[in-house]
Amino acid sequence: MATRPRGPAGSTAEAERVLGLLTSLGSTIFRQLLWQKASELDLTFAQSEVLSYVRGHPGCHMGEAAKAFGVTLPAITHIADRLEQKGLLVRGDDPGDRRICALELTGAGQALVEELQALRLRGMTGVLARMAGGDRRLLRLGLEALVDAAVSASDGGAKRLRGRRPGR
Amino acid sequence: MATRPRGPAGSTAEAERVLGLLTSLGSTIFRQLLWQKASELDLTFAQSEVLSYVRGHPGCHMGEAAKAFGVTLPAITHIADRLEQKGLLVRGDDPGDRRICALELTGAGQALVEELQALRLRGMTGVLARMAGGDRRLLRLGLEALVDAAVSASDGGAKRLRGRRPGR
DNA sequence: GTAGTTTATTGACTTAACTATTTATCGCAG
DNA sequence: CTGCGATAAATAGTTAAGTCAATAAACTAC
Repeated sequence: MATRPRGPAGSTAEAERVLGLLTSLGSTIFRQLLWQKASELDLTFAQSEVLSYVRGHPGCHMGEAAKAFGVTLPAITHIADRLEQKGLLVRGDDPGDRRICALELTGAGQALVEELQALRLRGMTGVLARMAGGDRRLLRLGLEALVDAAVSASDGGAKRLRGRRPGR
Repeated sequence: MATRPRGPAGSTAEAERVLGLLTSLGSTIFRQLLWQKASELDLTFAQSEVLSYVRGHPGCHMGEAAKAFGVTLPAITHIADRLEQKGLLVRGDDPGDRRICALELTGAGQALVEELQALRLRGMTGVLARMAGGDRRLLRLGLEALVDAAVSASDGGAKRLRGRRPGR
């Protein structure tokens, strides 16, 4: 099957199967691993995402974060408000452009995001431990290829739409 | 339990890698394929999820849907209100127990959820088309194993698998 | 037939998302 | 230097989704 040139019907069945699997994954891994672990630390999912992003991109702008999550700027403003209120994040100044907020984690924010990451990692390890070693390898290779394809698909699709999208 | 020894450091590194890949997937596939397609049809993500669930489980109770999504009952009540208001879903009666709402799709709801599924499938097909055939196979096998492991982990490992075919 | 449990709804509240608008700053032309 | 357009962020107002607490209704059991 894999060696023979497949018709469009084969692709569709496979797409259907993968789509179903990803949907299942959304209700298990995503909900329990990403969302629930965040709420254990009194963070919403969106807040934890922004916190993790700022950790990986110190000094980033609001607009950069908004683009990374595919949401509008006001959404990030509100999340940053709450994170700042909790003392997890600060809006620093950009010396070159005073319109810009350079987002930085506080010490507490840094500690929290590391704790969150450790919680998620423990959950993920627990799931992977239920899989055979060979399956884990298949999963990793397959996911790498999928992420590659998804990123290139969204880049290719977004290129010509950039600048004229009315939002959603 | 795993009786085959594998590197202990290998597990953690692999979990970290897979976690990172799934997070990437969340910002690409999940956001663009699942969420955005729903909003094209004037549905929120939660509404589209409930609609798809009812399609796969006609006559289901509110409580069953709530458990399937891991949310509280009032959350489902509110979503069902909006779906009913849009004429996509009806609260039927259970002849055996009048406390129970048997959720059913209307004709319009059925048509909409099928259109949504077709949109998602087209998006998924587009992404998979960018992958090599062998990678698609790895992905499918790896995901099947992961979903199995995730479901058994979230059931506490005590419960049997509910179905090999995730309802789609 | 009354007490207790299950099923769903309601109300008040929080968070997060959107659109549209406003404010502040930058870059630049005159 | 002043005014003008563009950009970055904030604000206001709305809708949706989620929580908890309280309530109503119907089934179950004693």
